Amino acid sequence: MSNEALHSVEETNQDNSRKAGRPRSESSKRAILEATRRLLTHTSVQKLSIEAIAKKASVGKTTIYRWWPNKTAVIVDAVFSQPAFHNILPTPNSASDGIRAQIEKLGRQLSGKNGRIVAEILGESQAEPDALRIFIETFLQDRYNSLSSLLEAGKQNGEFAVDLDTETAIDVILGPVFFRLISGQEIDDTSTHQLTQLLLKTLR
Amino acid sequence: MSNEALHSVEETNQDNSRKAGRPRSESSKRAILEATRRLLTHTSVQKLSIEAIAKKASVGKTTIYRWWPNKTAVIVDAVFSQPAFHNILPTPNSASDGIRAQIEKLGRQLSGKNGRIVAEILGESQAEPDALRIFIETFLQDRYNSLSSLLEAGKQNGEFAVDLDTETAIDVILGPVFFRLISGQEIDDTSTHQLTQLLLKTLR
Amino acid sequence: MSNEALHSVEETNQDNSRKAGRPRSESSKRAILEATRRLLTHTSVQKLSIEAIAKKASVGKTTIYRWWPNKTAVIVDAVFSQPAFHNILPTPNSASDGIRAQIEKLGRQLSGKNGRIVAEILGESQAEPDALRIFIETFLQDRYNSLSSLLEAGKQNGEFAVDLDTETAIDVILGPVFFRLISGQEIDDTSTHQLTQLLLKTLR
Amino acid sequence: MSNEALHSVEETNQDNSRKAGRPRSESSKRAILEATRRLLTHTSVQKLSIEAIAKKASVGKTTIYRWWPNKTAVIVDAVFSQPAFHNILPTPNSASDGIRAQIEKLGRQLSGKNGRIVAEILGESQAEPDALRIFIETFLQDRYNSLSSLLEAGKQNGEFAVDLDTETAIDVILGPVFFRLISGQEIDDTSTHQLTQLLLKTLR
DNA sequence: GGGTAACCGAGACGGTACGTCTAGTCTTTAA
DNA sequence: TTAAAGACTAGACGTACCGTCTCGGTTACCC
Repeated sequence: MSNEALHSVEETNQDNSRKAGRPRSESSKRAILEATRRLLTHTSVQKLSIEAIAKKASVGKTTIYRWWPNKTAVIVDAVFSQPAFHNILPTPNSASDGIRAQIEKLGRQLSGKNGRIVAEILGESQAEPDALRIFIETFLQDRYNSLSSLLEAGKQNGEFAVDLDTETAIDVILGPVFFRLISGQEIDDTSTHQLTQLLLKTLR
Repeated sequence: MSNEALHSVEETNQDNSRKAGRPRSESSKRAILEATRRLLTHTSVQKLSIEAIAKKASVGKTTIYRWWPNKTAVIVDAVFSQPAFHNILPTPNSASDGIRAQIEKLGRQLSGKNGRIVAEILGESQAEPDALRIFIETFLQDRYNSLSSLLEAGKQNGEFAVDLDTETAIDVILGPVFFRLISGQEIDDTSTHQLTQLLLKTLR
Repeated sequence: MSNEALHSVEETNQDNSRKAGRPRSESSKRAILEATRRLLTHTSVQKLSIEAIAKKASVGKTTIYRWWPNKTAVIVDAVFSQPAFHNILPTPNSASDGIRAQIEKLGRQLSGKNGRIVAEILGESQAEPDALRIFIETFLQDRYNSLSSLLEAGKQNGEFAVDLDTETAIDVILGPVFFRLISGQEIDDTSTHQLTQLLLKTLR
Repeated sequence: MSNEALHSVEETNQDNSRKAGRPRSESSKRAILEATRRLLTHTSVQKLSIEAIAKKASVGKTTIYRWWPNKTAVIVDAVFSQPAFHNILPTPNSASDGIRAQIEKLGRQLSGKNGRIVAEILGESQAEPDALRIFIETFLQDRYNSLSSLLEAGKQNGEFAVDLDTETAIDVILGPVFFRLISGQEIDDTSTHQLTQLLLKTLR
């Protein structure tokens, strides 16, 4: 899934009809996202200002407002378009293995500096439904869908209990990781490992 | 535990020596907390401003800053001092029962309007370590400690596996509820019930 | 004198050699001037924007900038090309009559809505020498020259004092009218009449 | 007349009851007016921005907006509070002398750099009735009243015609000077002298 | 009648300034 | 000493225009 595509206005170049007017500057777009990423290494999501991004990217504020509805959208775009956040995993040997891999990958993505940024994005989104929607579509949906498939497969091949409620199971898998994230607890290999241990026992 | 006491500077009037000068106005304090609660019914935590509180409470901004370090502290104080957020539960028949009660109570507290406010406070806290600390001390610690006791008791009396890691178990219990909260999913009796069903099976 | 000709770039069709390329669109030109006039009935000169004109006239901004150097030039063009601002007067019986007619005509032109617009143009011109030059060439020069001729004629035929300084006299004739205009005093028949009364006595 | 007093909010310290709250900072006020004067030596009235004043004066924009309704008000305050613009003249020997002195003083005040600034203020005021009112009250009214008194005195002692219309006469006296100002003509001793010559003849 | 040149509309671009808002601090009088 | 009132510096917000630019397309001429 291409994260970048989701919420910045995207011309579906299916139709070869070019619109009138000067076309969008790709270099400006890149400069904005790059500036955002750089600023995020020194500043929190909430303290990051559109003005600072515009200045750093040598871009007019209007150019940012033209293509993104709000600050959070820019940041989500900038952060989740990075390869580190792509959700690509090898085909697993079993449903359990798949889920284990999924949790471990998520744990690694949400550890350290990057985790802090995601937490701040998620925090910022709590007061802005639009931002939350963007966050979900861009980041969460993918993990959710993967887990859903794995759980269904596991139920079918006997790895997991047949009467397992998929939605609840996903909450139980993703919940603890995000809970550690937002409650300021460390997310490391140890905690992730212990979590998978306990969870896989549960699902059976 | 008296939430209100934790972080607003509180004179322990144990010593009957009255300090010189005008004493702290209890009516101002009440007015501030009440104004905050009222404003929160119409405004999100992030959009609520100290200025608005001061105006509504007919109080100088300085008075607020004198007694609370920041906006989040005021809000935490105002919200969690309400009886609905107190964590008082009857002594349970068993560890499992206690955990079930704990989850169900939390689910009720985090549903609806109140849940939204807690989510916004938690969101706001992601960028401010001080605020997060206050939130944890005032709201989370209590639940954490209760669960910890229950789990230990359960492990001792054979209800739960002896090798159960308490910290991980707490993450698995609280995580899903908070995950539903911050990801915008409904928290209702059904979801809470299904969660307890799955969890209690796990812990054994 | 055709006002419109003065400052919008005008090909002196002396040479009948037509240049290559698409010729200037007369319909766009008309649309721009008409839109400007219409907008001026609702908006002040200073608040009128090139963008608004372009939008109203369904014209690209570039087209305006191609043919006029700045906003004031467009407005001067739009306003003073109207017949009401042409300076055509019947041949007078005497120099005094000519001057009286000139003042009265000017008074009528600078009264009411039109007067307000001229005042705003003149105001806008105070900070832009180019705009002032255009205003003078398009509107003022004509009146100045007419008065100059009349005064010289009057001095020759004995109506006015021979030692009358023409430049000063013109200042004394035009000054009061413009002073009333820019100081927000009404310009009506009464005030104009009283002015001519006083002035014609002066010049003798 | 103290120009400065007219339109910046002024506490009439008649009543010795001081209001609660931090009082207006006189040093900020001085810094704002001084910064405005300095900036005006390099920039035109129209290009001068509130932001530039605030920056130069090390003052919050809000402080400016709190005490002056708009840019023009600040500038009028800054410019006309200077001693050079005070309208203090020695008691004249005659009405004619008084008028001559008045015109010559005005001529000197409106010549050179200062004249340019006044012209720009007057220009700016053409689109803003409030600004025009302030300009009149602060600068024009005084001259108007002086001339009015002188003319009435002159009519009574026989220097001027009894049937002279005072309002019209003032227009004829002030008009030419302002006309030269706004039409970009030099105002110097020669032109002022020739004007008085002609005018004083008229009024008789 | 194809090439070329200047025009056209549309609209994105980097910028500047606006006037408003809030933060957190400071300074006064009143209690 | 604390309270209320409210002014202070600072700086971000989102909007409006500026004057320039870059497109695809149009409309004349000239060879």
